[in-house]
Amino acid sequence: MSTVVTRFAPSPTGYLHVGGARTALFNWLLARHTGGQFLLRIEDTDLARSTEDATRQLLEDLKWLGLQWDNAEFVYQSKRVAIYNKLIDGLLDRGQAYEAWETPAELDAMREQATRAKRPFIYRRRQYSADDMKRFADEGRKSVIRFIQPVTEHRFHDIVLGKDVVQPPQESQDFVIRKTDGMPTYHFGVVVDDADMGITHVLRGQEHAKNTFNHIALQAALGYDRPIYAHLSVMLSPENGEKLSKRDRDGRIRKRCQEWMRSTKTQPESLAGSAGVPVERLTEWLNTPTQQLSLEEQPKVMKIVGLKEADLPEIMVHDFRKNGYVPEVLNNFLALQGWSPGNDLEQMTMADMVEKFSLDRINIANPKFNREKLKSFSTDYFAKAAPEQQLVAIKDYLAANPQSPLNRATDEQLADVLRMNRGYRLLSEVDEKSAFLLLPDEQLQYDQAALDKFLLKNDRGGAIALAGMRDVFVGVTDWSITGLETAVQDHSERTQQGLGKLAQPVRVAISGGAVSPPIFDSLAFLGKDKTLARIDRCLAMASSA
RNA sequence: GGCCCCAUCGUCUAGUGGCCUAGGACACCGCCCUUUCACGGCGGCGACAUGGGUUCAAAUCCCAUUGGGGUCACCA
Repeated sequence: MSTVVTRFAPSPTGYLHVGGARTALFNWLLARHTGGQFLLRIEDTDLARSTEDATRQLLEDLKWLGLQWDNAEFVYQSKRVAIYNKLIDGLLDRGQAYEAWETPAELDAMREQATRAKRPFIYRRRQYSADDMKRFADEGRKSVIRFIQPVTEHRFHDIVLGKDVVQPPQESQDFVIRKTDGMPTYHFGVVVDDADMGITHVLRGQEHAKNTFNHIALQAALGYDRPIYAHLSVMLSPENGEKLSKRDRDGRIRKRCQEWMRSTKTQPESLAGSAGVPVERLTEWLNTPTQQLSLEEQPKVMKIVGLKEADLPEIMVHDFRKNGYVPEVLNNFLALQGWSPGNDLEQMTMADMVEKFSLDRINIANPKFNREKLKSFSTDYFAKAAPEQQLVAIKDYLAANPQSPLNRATDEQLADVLRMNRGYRLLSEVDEKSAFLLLPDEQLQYDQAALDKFLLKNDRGGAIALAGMRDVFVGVTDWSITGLETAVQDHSERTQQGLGKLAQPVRVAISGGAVSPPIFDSLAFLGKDKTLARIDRCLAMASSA
């Protein structure tokens, strides 16, 4: 058998979607497993939506995942228009394609009519009278080119399904291959480029299954070989059981808003007011699941209802990076969405996956994307990762999160932070828990609930304990984890106070909240001066409260 | 709605006619560990969608029903 050549062919309209990432991964895995080639092609024939920025982001995401492509000069469809046109001229000459003149509005009307008559809309060649043609010319209409799909049965073998998929003759339809703007449609570009690039295996989502009938008809007309087709399952959202989509994030915000308004008995008007979004806009959005908040509106609303970026379901590869996942983990998890190596094996390195990958172990049922399990893979990964590996990971995380105070840390400090956080699940968790260590004292924010609970409650019992701890700290000469531990243990035994009662007020004083890495590690990291300064500031706040 | 695809614990899955009183992982529930949040340890709950066939034998094969998903663009 000749060499396997696979490809990933995204359209550059934004960051890489996890669904796309999985498709890319499967293609990459197949190529690597067989010692074949994995090629990249940019499908930028939609001039209105494709941007250079998006292409850049896409490539960055792909590189981050480690899915290196083998064609140094990857293909841009927009640069191949002349090639497509020449082939389209050939089809025209041979009577396998023709010009069609309907406007989008006319087509819509035809579709609507078909729907009303409860029959499927099938476009077949129509005759235009001389009058029609004159009118089109007067109106300055532009034509599209449609391909004549032979009215016969179309059939292809799907290697994942393990069977033939058939389209009956009556469903044949003359589809557009060149748009009015002169660009080829997806169908045409794919077929020509796959052939030119020598693609042997097409692994793509099941949403493309029906397109395949168009593609094989075109291949026949153009005299191309047919690649092997494998249609992958569709990854479903746990939110609504439908195709994983960017919209899920918006849906989560809407759901949270509704809960929030119910529990706080807030009216949409006042939510709109505090968020700074027009009332009509907000209410309309609340009542219309198909509507989405803009990127500017989202954070405003989220802030009011207490949602963080990290609380939103990750959809784009970039989201996973920002939230502190490592590419190996994402890849591992994605591979298991629709594929299994068997033998109860789950956690694998990239090399393991390359070795085990095979088409006949691909599953066809649609999996729901289970983030909890992904998170647990992440936990296991970090637990086993060497310190140097973790350091590399957190630096990558910080590059994607420039606002994190941890960016001020030296490598040694980062290593220390990682060490004291052992058992963490995501890098974002390390960030959240440890940011206070790198924050200037005056930028530290105190959480009111934590102050109430651990300092003020029970006649300021916590504040009193904290004052006692301050005295202990003043006397500590060996400001190390063990030195601090010894001193505090002593104090605890002498004063008959449990460590819990002593540690929590200190934690609040130095971190601003009730959660931090282990207390002695944190204190040792901060140093004596900062510790005392923060305790003093906290004590002052407590006494004035 | 037409067409296409699918169907094992809540979720991801192992299982390819007898090894299955169905295995693993995540989640969940107990208990333990513990200065917070986590991590960890031990134990537990939990599935072959339903109905018909085929067969000595069915989670595994066939059919129907039900349920889910996809798709019906000058977007890819």
